[in-house]
Amino acid sequence: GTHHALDALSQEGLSEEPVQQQDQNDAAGNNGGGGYWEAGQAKMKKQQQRRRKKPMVTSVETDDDGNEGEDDDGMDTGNGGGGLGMERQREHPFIVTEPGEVARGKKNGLDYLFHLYEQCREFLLQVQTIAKDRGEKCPTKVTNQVFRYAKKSGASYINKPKMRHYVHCYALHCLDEDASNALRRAFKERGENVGSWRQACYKPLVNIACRHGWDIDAVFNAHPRLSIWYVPTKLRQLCHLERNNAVAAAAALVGGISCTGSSASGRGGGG
Amino acid sequence: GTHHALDALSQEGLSEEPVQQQDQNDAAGNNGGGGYWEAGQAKMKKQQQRRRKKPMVTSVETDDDGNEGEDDDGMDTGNGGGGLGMERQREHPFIVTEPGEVARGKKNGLDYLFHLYEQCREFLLQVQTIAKDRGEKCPTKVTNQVFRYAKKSGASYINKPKMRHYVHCYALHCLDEDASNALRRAFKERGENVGSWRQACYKPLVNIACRHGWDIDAVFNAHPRLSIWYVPTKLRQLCHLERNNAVAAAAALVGGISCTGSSASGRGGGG
DNA sequence: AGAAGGACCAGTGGTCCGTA
DNA sequence: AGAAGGACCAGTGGTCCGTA
Repeated sequence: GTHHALDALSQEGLSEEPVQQQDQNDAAGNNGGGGYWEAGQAKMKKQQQRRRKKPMVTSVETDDDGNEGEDDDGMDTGNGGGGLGMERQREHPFIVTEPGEVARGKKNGLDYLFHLYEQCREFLLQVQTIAKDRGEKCPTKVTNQVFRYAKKSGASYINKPKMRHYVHCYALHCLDEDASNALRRAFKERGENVGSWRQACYKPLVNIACRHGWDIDAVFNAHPRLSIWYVPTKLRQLCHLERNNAVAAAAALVGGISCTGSSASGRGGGG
Repeated sequence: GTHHALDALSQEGLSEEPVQQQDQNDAAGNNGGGGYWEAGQAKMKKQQQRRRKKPMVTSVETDDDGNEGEDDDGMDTGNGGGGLGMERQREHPFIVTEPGEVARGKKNGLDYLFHLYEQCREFLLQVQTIAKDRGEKCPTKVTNQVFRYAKKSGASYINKPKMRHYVHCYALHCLDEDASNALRRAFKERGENVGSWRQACYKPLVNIACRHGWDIDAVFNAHPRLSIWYVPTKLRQLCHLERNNAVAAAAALVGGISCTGSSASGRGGGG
């Protein structure tokens, strides 16, 4: 297509270039610029740089340097093409990949998805350090402030809707990596899309919650890398529904509560 | 004054009446209706009931029962006079009282102030119970939701600006009751007003923070009744400033850091 | 002047839906 | 159709300032 030329140039083009934009040491983790993915596999060193996109100033705003909006043209030096008439850029969509597998074509894999969560954590840690140093209140979760900081730090490929969308998938990865890996392999083999893999991540999490007295907040909070993420509404609701089911089933059977299905015995000493 | 007649009627009048509005057992703590103050001292059993005040409907709203606004007249049965033309009611202002002392006249004492914080805690506990039961996210702090719940439960004398205003006073009361009591006695004796007593509560808290490595959040969180309150901005700022002073002084003296003034030694082993 | 609190405001958590 | 994310929205934390 004609109007995707710049897209191809800035993304596919970049994806084949050797790393040359960023200091390797710095990139690895500190500023979250995606160093991990540039360092490793060939196909991976790509698209999280450049995604400039004009700020779309809605009213008179002042940026951190005290400049007013409506400039930015001419600022886009170097690769990827200047801002004028540049197409809206997006991240490549995710596909279901096995652990360690590199997504081919204009796709991103699930290792990369999970890596974004680690990057967010690093951004949070930085925000916390700054807040403590200034004596300001210190976020314990990945908040809007952290997303803003990530963007400001150049990680424009990180955004709130995306991260919130896949939180529970990352949760499963944290809490039961084997189960997570098995699920990925199964869904890849079946040729399922990302959406159905994502849906399938809920159930094993509900089972984990069951084993912890249905307290999904406690499950999240007990894990150091997961505790910084808000429990997704839908996961919370599923746990609640399943608890009610289990309680009802237990009452009906005058038996225990299982953590593998939605009824039968196991917990509560089988009165 | 003529237009304070209803005020006097509903407040002073009520303050002398025997309890007759509320179930005693229920009032004591469960619904937060001020049972403690009605049960105890004579002058205390007063003004936290009635403060009806028409809702001042700003647009078409629907309440919990599905009714639209602009009724409420005729609902005000019993004491205090009907809603029509009723003056805006406020709580009596606080005065500095000693521990155990009852405020006289149209005043409230500091024991009553601190009791309001305990009531808020009870309302929070109820909100938490409801949230857990419903599988909704569960507040850990006294949030807007809790204030709304308190109001809905009839505790119209509890409001956010007031509670936030005196949080640090309550904090001192929790963390060092002896120091808090001494301060109250001193300020009462000197005839200071509530504002200056309130100001004076900051300093001992800053010293406590100092003894805990200037982490005022940790100090709040370590105390079960205090942990549910947000650290007030000004207290946080004072701790930060004083830490900076202490660090600067320590650097200058190549000595330790004190917790009793704003310089000199004590912490850090006096190199 | 001193104080209580309605009401406002900037920035939040949450996610929909116009976009690609 | 499947998916990424700008942008909106209801309700938050915070507290000012018109009120008594």
